[in-house]
Amino acid sequence: MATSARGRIDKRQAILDGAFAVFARLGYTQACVQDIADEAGVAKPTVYNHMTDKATLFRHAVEAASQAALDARIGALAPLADPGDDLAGALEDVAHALLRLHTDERSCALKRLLYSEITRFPDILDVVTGSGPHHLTQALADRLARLTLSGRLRATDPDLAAEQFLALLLGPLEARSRLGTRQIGDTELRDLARAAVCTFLRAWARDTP
Amino acid sequence: MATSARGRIDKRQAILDGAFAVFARLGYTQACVQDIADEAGVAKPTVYNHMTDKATLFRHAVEAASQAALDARIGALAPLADPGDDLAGALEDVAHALLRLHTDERSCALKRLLYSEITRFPDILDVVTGSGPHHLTQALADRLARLTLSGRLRATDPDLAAEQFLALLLGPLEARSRLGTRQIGDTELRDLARAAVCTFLRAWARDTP
DNA sequence: ACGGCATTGAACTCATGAGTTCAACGTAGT
DNA sequence: ACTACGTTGAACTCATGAGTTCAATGCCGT
Repeated sequence: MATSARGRIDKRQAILDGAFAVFARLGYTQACVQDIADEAGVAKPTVYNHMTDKATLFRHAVEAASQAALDARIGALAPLADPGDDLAGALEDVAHALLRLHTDERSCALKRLLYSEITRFPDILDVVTGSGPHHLTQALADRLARLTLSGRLRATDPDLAAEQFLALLLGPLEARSRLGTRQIGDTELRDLARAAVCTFLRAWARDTP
Repeated sequence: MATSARGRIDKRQAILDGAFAVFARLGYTQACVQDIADEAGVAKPTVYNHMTDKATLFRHAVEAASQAALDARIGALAPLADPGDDLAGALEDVAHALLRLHTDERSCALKRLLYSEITRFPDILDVVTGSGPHHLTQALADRLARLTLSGRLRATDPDLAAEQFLALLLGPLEARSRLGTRQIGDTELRDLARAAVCTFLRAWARDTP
């Protein structure tokens, strides 16, 4: 029974993975369940054996993908816990990591899916638990608050600081990546990270007394 | 014949308007040509009399809508031509105007359409002539270059300044408007404009000698 | 009054895809 | 060996929507 249950679980996971891959490639309406079944290496009735609907299949696939993306992004903030004496360097590394995470294939596809199906699935943003920058902003604000307390940043609202840091960092991506269509080279990402951190620190570093 | 041609033109315009309205409401695949014909107050064969395809209908509708949006946004930069002695005030007014233009119903719907159909119509960004922030960035960079020459801003790359100004201003919109789903109150927009301009000037105002 | 042209509504063809059914199959537990 | 259950492929139903056809109806210039 262990292997049988394991077998079921594996199929379920394969279905979710295949579903996200196909949805990401074709969008919700264009993707047909048969494609998803093929991608998952499974028969169509098996898909309906695990998920009642194409709609719930979509929900679960998107939920899993965005949870993974959010975890990775929050994980990338780790270096800010103990930035050493090179604050600018630590910020740049984090910024660069965030840029890479925001420009990879899956993230871009996920963003496209969210934008295009947000009207058909108005609740999908809740399912994603505010995985749009929201929870990331909170996590970053926590880190920046520590930096404020230790006198490295100006003593004003860390929530605003986090929001503006992410805006400076991610805002330019939309135009540069052509809405996520074009991949951006790593050196260009480095430059973007440097420019964002430079401007951020110019505005938010502790005033020299 | 003048009125007859006028009549045709009116129908064509009505079709384009109706098409954008329905596409904005339902998305490309969900929108059916009969809906568009009804919205435009026209029969279905009339639609095909003006546009060969549902696809070209979509292209033309989106092109018209985004050209209008771009014109309005560039027009909103006008106060920067002669900002008087209150630079922060002028920037704030422009920022507020841009925020209103970026959060209205049509703009949000347009952005959703671009994101969702960019894979089906990869050329649509060219049709839109880079109407994603790109041309707006250029126009703003021109204004900021003038301000740099007159000594109001730091003497560094005005293109970067424009990109970061727009990032600071528009970046927070994504999370706050829930991908364009929720309307943002005018006082919140004022606050966003003020915060963006404040941080921008802190980083980009001419260094006090 | 007449002829040309766009428009109209209704009915039609055709393709696509969601979701179901079912008989045959494989495999694990007893 | 026997049973129970998930899986499989194929065939099926049913709804939807793109694009077309056509006869009938205006409307405009001459």
